[in-house]
Amino acid sequence: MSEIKKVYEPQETEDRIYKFWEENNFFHSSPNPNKEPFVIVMPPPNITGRLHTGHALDFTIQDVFVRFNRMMGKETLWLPGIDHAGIATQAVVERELLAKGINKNDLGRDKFVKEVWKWKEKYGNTILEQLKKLGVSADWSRLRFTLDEAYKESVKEAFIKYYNRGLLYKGKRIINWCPHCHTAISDIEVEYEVTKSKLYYIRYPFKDNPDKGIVVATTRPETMLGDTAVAVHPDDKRYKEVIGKTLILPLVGREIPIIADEAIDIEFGTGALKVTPAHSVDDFEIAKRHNLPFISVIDTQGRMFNVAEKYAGLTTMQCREAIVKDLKEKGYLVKEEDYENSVGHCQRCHTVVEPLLSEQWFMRMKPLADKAIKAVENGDIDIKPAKWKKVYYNWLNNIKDWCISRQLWWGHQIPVYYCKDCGEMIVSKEPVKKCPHCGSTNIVQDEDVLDTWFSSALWPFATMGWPKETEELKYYYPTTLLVTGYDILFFWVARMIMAGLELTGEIPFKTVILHGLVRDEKGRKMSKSLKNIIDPVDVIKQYGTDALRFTMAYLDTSGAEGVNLSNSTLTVSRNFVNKVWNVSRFVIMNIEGFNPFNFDSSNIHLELEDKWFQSRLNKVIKDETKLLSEYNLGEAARELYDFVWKEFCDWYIEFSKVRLYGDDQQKKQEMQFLLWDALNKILRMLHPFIPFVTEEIFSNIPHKEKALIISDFPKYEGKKINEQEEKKAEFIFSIVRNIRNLKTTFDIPLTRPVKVSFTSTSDTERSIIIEEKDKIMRTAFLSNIESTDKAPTKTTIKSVVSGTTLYLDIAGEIDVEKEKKRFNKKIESLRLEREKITARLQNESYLKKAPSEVIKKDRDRLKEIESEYTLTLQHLKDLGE
RNA sequence: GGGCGGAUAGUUCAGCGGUAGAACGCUUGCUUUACACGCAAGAAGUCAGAGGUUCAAAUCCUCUUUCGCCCA
Repeated sequence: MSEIKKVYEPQETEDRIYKFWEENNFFHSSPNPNKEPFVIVMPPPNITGRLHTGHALDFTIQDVFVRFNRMMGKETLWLPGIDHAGIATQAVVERELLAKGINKNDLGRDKFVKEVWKWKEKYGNTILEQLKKLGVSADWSRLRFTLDEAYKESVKEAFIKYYNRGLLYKGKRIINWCPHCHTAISDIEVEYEVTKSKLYYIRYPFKDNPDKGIVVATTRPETMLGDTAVAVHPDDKRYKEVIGKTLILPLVGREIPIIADEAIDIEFGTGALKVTPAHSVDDFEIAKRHNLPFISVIDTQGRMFNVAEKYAGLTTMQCREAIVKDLKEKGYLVKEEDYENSVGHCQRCHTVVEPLLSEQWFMRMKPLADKAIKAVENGDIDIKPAKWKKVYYNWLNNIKDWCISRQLWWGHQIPVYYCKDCGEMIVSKEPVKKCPHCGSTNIVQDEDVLDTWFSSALWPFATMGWPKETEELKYYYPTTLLVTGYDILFFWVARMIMAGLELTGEIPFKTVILHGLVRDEKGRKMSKSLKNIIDPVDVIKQYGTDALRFTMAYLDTSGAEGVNLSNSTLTVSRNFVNKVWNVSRFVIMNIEGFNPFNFDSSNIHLELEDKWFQSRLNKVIKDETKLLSEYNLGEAARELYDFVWKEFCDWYIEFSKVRLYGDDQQKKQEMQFLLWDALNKILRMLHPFIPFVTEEIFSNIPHKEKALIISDFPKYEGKKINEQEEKKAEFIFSIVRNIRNLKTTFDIPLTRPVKVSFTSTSDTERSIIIEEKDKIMRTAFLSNIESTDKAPTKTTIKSVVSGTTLYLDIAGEIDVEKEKKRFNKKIESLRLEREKITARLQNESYLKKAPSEVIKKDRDRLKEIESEYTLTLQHLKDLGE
């Protein structure tokens, strides 16, 4: 097997292994009533998407749990899919067509949509191919798309069900309008940013006394063209007398009333608010209460209309300048001052959002939200980390109706039809040809499409065929786990819960894991301007997929807001993968020709390190099973890393060399079996994290299963736990470490063989050392280690471990002062520790209240300290004080 | 303004009631026939500050300082 390379080369392995898994259908699942299902529906990436580090984190987490549960014998389905991503996709195709000189509007709706489908066929699978590079073991045969024919049916069904239950309505409301995307967007698609602006104080004169008036303060003077009132607080003493009076709107000349409303903030500006009902949510509410007229002055392009000619057609910003200039000239502008306020931007294109009065479809959220809150409160759904529950409650408790219609062509067209003759509105799953009211055939479908999130809210069940009662829906639904970023808790998670409860009557998933964002090594968000973006495709090329995955898992913590990815952390993982590769290479080389399946392992003679290792191994198996079952990914990865490197490689493998390279053939074979068995179990535990390298190694060691991916996760064997043997082994490790330390301290090269003799106050310690002589000699590089009754006086340096004193035989003279210093240092630290423990053990309430195992631990440690202390003190005296 | 979270070794972070941990970096020494993507030894911390609860506090509670994020 010498052809196995010294350094693991992922790029030669990964594609081949992935193909092997895929061709053998290992990812496939079908309903199996004899098994417990484990189900994840994949958060569908956008068809316009390219793999970024956020995906790498999200899909790594999912894949680890999927692989773990598959190996735990669950019927594991990971259902993959992609999202049509309305605005994003339409924008991409629009731009592409425009580059070719084609305008979307010239093309017309049908042809444009066909172009988008063409684009989708060409580029829509890019991200799916990238996911395969990540090792994603999803059931690709069940790939879904949010615009599949069946999915369209589900969306229509949902719309009609909601409508019939009174949860949908069409109405004229102030909505957030993106002048760039040219569509309405929902409240949560608006991102607020603190912006430096100006606060303008404008005097609105009284009709009956034009020299006097009321001063209003506004950041948006251009909207005054649509003002229909000025409002003050009824308790505001300054304005008590003028309520009910009429003002003349400057520059416009319109008569507007002064009204009183409780909603006015007395502290803001002058306490008098100009009311623009068609361009502000708050003003809209005030206007409704006071029956004010609604005058729209900004159109869907973000330009002024329905205003005096000199302003018509200007953008809002141009108009603002013009208005301010005119107000100044006419003496209405009292003052302007610098001001900071929050300005809403479109989440997708970052254009400033314009609040407009517009007729849209809305969904009533309150009744749905109440149920969704309960589902988490009563524990039906668990959200991890738990802190997100509070955020979830907070949002749902203050929820507002959801604007679901979008002025786009790409998406689910709203299943509502209008009779152009009698105005009848028909909500229907099937296309309507004839008006049921007047019989006219002059029927048009609602032109708008639904918010993409409306359709993705149905994802956990629509992908399984809902509303049809499919076998899949019955077996796999509700799903087990959902893994996604906290940034779409409101957009997606909460809405899935609401949709699931309302439409299927069941929770869509039992557990939600919300992970953070991937950040750079300093914890900063990755952004183009900081030039700190890491491309996972590059990472895979440079470090290998397993290294990327392990990094994501290793750095995942429940408390933090994300994962800090850097070359340094990736290198650590790459080195770990290589360590696994090399220790496996060692085992493979040393079990060549050995067949564990023909070997009778029932009467195997276990030595101390075997018992220690198996005890540790089984503890780790137990921990891993628990941690992964509880979705504690980071802790699971960290424990495996430490165990494999520090215990398996550094100690067990080193000790195994005594038997492997020894003359005793029986012992050698036993060691071969034990190593094969250990590696086998370790590979299984590692596989969910680093699937490629482990599968590759697995194929190179004797095995019965067809592949590691479908093998069983190791089973915990409680009878292998042995605390005493662990302690004994730890004692040997201490002896070895002590001798190595002595060598380093006295400038003796580690590998130079020296002779060690020892005395011990403990018979147990003495016999352990004698028994484990060969291993100590090999790992501490000794020519001999033997028990003695009398301490040698010359040419030796001493060290104390527990009740044992080691004498290292060196040729030259001993530096007595150096020795004294060393012993004094040791005595000092022992004394400090002894004082601490003694104080505790003298405290009565400690003895009364602390658990017995804690007290026992203290007593054991104290005994050890006493012994080391006495011996060290004696040695110090021997040096002549 | 409301809410959530962080402050632990030089750096990035684990730990979240029972003796302060890892990685990187640093110091010293190593071709020990698995691995220099390695091995061995080591230095390095009033666990932000102040109170409190407890036999026992990085860990729980309160306040302060400070840095993030979300919502309005």
